[in-house]
Amino acid sequence: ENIFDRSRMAPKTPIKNEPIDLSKQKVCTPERNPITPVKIIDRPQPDPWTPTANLKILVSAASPDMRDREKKKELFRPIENSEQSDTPDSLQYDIVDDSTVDEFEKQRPSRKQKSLGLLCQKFLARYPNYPLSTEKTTISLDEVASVLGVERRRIYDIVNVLESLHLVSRVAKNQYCWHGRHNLSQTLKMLQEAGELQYGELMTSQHKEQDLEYKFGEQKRETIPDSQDRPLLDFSEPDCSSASANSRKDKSLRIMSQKFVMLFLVSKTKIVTLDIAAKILIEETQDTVDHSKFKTKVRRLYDIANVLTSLGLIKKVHVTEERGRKPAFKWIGPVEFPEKTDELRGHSPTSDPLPGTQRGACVQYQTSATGKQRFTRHASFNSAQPCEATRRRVSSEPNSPHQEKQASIVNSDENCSKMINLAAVCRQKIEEDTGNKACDTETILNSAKNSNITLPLSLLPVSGDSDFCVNPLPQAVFPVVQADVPSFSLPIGISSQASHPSTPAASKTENGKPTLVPNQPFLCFPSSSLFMLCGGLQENNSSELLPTAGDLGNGNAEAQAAVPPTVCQKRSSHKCSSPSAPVDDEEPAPKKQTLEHSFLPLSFVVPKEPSESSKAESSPGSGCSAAVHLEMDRFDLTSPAAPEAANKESIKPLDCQEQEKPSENKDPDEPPPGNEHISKENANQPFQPQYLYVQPTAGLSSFNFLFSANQAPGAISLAANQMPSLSVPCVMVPSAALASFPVVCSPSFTSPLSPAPDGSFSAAASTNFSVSSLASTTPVLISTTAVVTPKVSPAPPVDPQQPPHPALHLSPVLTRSCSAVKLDSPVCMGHPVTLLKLQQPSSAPLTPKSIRPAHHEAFFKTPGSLGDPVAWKKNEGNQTRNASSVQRRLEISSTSPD
DNA sequence: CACTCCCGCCAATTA
DNA sequence: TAATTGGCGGGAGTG
Repeated sequence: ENIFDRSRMAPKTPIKNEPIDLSKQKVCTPERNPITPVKIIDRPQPDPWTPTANLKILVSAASPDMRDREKKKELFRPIENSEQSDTPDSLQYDIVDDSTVDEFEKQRPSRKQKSLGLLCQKFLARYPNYPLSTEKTTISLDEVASVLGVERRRIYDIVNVLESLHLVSRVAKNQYCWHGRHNLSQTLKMLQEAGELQYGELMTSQHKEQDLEYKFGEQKRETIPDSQDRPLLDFSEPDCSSASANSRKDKSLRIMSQKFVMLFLVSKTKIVTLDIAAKILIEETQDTVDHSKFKTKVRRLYDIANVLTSLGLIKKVHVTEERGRKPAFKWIGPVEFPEKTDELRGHSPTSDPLPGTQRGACVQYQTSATGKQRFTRHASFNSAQPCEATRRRVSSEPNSPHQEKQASIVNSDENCSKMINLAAVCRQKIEEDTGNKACDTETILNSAKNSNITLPLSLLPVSGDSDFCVNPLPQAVFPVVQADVPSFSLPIGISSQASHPSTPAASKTENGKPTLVPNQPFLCFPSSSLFMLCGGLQENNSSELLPTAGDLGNGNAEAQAAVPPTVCQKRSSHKCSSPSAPVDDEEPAPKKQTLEHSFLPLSFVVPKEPSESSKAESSPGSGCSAAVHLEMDRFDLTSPAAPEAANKESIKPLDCQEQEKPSENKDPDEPPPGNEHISKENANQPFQPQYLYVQPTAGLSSFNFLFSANQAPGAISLAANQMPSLSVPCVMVPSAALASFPVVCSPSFTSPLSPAPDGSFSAAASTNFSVSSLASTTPVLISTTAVVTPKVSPAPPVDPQQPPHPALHLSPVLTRSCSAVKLDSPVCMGHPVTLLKLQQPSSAPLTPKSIRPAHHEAFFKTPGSLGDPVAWKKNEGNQTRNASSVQRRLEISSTSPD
């Protein structure tokens, strides 16, 4: 990532390798020449010999293979050169690290060194992410190929994918124009819209969604068959629109790339397994899909995925399903697209700092619907046929040998059929498994379930989270665990913290889960608004708190597992089943506590009313957390660019908080940044939950945030201090209300959540809350809208890390959080707060600060996001979504309680 | 052995 | 017709 940044930042372009340059120059210069210049020439010249080159040569001599092709040699050289000379950068660096390659080995470039992903990074390093509008950067394929030392064919692979995202455009033969990421958000937005149309519809209505999912699931399962049906669609090839043709182009890597991206954008979980993607993308649809075809598709997807990974839009993860692990990719790019991506850089106020963005996010959904065609040529997606098409594909694939895929899908199906069932299943699993994985997976599932509805795509289980974490990237850090537990939204962050096993996990875990909770964590909100607490990290810290809570919290790491499990297990079923978490409601206290413990993470408190405020969303308290996340997301969106976020994340894997911080937002309040780390570090320590407290006044009219930094406390202090343990990282208070509200955070709450919380947490918290402000419901948590589902999404961790993009939609976040919350405590259920609303509505002005929140959100989101996302999408699909989802949740919540 | 995915043949397109 | 694009899938590298 660093590298990327660098490259971006840096000089615009090229430059790069000296040696290369030389050679290039020739080529390069041609900028205009449309024609290709000469590959030949280039090749021949291998001039730039570097020391390494010599080695290589020797090596090559040694190996016949090498010898054979001069080309290769040449290629290599360049590469090497580039590596060495150039930027050794990170890219290589990274690579190197990974492989550890090294020097020696250079000789024979390992396969990794020749990977498309690496190649793509090198390619991207040559151009500025955000080139000045004025200058047009032309790309000569030949030049690039020679510089990078690869065959042109490979460059096509990269360029085609980049072209699908409009990062480049073809101007002439051998000539491409580099646009950079300026339009990336727009492109993604369009894709999202298109994706919703095609795939999304499914989601649109819940029912539909379910159905769709259902279908998907079936399809997947079946695999097979025929495909029969298929009526659907074809959208697959939009372009084709013309369809006609189709010829080759239809199958084009470009289209596949766009569709692949769409799947991510539509997916609630933001995770797409290769097999599912392959099935869906098999345009043909026809069933046929032979196995071979499937394999081919997968190969292509790997190619695309490598490029997207280099762009920082997705990352490799593994989804654990019943069957086992499946390779999958998680979207880490921006989820929402404000109008412009640029935001990152600077939005002008106009854009609305936060609100706007956030809002934008929210809005997006709506918008999405509208747009479509943007894609232009390549993009042409068929809008039509969305659902069906998807299904077909799925079905079509049928053959699918890979049942696994199906399996995952299956889950989804189930979900579709009934989330509840799924939930139940999950729970069961969870319980059974209790084990970590299980938990994770389940969680994921749950989330998925929840989300399921939304998209089939989302199918992927979260479980992978851990895997996610795995990612080399920073993300890995936290997320991992947490992710799993989406439910815990908070946890996520926490979990990450937790992850530190070292931490007192024990303490957290079991101990006193409750303890902490009780004490601290509270938030009082005045009316309306919601608060979010994120705590993540701290859990560890919380340990203190924890004792009660601590257990949980700390445990996080383990916790995460634990948590989920706990939560999941216990509640999971409950939760899972309905997003609403009614279950929780049922047993409020105890369960909650328990759950909470498990959770750990964050809790949100929402005022009772909030929902109202929130409006539709509000409904379910569950949403609270989710809501928060959402907000966060929004913020994220606003400010950060995905990439950035990513970076940040990477950098700090920390928790959400950290992430948040990075984000701009952090309002002043955020002081904590450091804290965050600390918190983590401290895990044990009491903590500091990072909080941000945003004063209402501050501008965020709508929100108040507390961030981990303990500091927040001030405001919050009440609780916070007490809460010490709380991990709550953040509290967000949306709505205007906030202003009015005092927020109280209890640090603990996270912890509380998790563990035992209930009592402690929930109880305490809830109580507090309830008492304090919320009385109404108890519920501590509020979820915003969607939250509903949220429940669980495990993903969280990831998100956090990646805050940037992760952003899922609010929904996801919310959901998660919500879910988490809900899960945790019944309390949550209580009100659904809608974060979103808060923000939006009240918000008057969001300030930049809000942005931060976003980060926070991200955190939260992550966890929850998975599940939610779907919901969101759905929602999005229709504006209704808000309402609907919200409503649902509300209903659920209400019901559930019932 | 499964997962990745490099490599490059060769067909479709384009100039 | 030659060159450019790019689908495709064998099979090798990696773990």
